[in-house]
Amino acid sequence: MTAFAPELLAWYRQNKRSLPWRDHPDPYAVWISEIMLQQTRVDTVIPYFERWMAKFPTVEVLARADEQAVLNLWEGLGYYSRARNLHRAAKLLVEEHDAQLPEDTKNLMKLPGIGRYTAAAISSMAFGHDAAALDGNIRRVYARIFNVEEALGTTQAEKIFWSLAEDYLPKGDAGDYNQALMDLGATICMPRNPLCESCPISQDCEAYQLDIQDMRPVPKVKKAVPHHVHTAAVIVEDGRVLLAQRPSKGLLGGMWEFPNGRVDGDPAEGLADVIDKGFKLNVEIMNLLVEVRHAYTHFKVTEYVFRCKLIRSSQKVNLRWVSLDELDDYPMGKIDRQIARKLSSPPENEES
DNA sequence: TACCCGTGGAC
DNA sequence: TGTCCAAGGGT
Repeated sequence: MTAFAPELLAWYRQNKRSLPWRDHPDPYAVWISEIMLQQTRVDTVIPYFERWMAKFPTVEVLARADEQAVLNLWEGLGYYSRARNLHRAAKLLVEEHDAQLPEDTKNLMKLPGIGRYTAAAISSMAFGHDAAALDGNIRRVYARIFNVEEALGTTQAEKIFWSLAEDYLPKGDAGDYNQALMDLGATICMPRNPLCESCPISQDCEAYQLDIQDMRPVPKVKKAVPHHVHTAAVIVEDGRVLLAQRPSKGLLGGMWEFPNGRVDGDPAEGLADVIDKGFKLNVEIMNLLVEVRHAYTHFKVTEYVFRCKLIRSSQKVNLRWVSLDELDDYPMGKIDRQIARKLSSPPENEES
């Protein structure tokens, strides 16, 4: 049935990447790595994984940790709901499951942050169960092997991919098989310029036989990325700076930032709009900067503009004066951390 | 279902 | 500099 599974598994056992969470029997480590790896590259994850396991080595330690400490360790990885969900799930496990991860996909998926892919990955890799996993790599590999013409993301394509994953899963080798497909996708069957000459299963690959690898998978149509300008206030007084905590859900949930508001028109003209979100500002005295937010993803500071002073704030926003040498204790997104670092370190001569 | 959610590397 | 996109999940 599985024409290519033996070749794939043989290739994997010879060529598998050496990764910190591999060849460890600890389901907790597998869980942490899988969450970190969601939409995130291996090279980016490795240092975070090492720091995490040193600081939160077990489910119990994680459950007892402070959420701000968890977010602090996650800072820079992105998709911060993953960290909040890990923390919540750890508490749930301690309270209701004797701090043990479930072995089956159904119960794994009851935990926050674990969906169909992650449940299958944990069940197969950590517990050796026959669970079919499907991620971006595996979709691409199957799309090429079987010349799937449906566009990624469509309901029909999802049906096809999950059926392929289920049908071709070799019983007893699910963990290695899933990882083999992912390693193949990451090192051989890459999105662009795949190394088909080095592929152990190119003879089974329809797209390769047709020489249309570049056309598979068929990409999904993407929406244009929204673009907003925010004006943020950097208010320093007596060696302290004013920070605001973001709401616990949504973009950068629970993290800290410099008070800011969206500016619709000219950033300079629109400074008063910082008053949005409950901030009252006197535009005469304070340090302001303009920040460009590309969608919810890429952030960039464009210029420092004004000086003004905080007059009052609403009760709805959690504000705190923080001394400059304590800024590292407050989890922030990329852009606010850049600003914070400039505050706590003396300015260099014309940095590039 | 479509949209929201970060960041950095490759090209 | 712009574009793509990477071991997805939640809503």
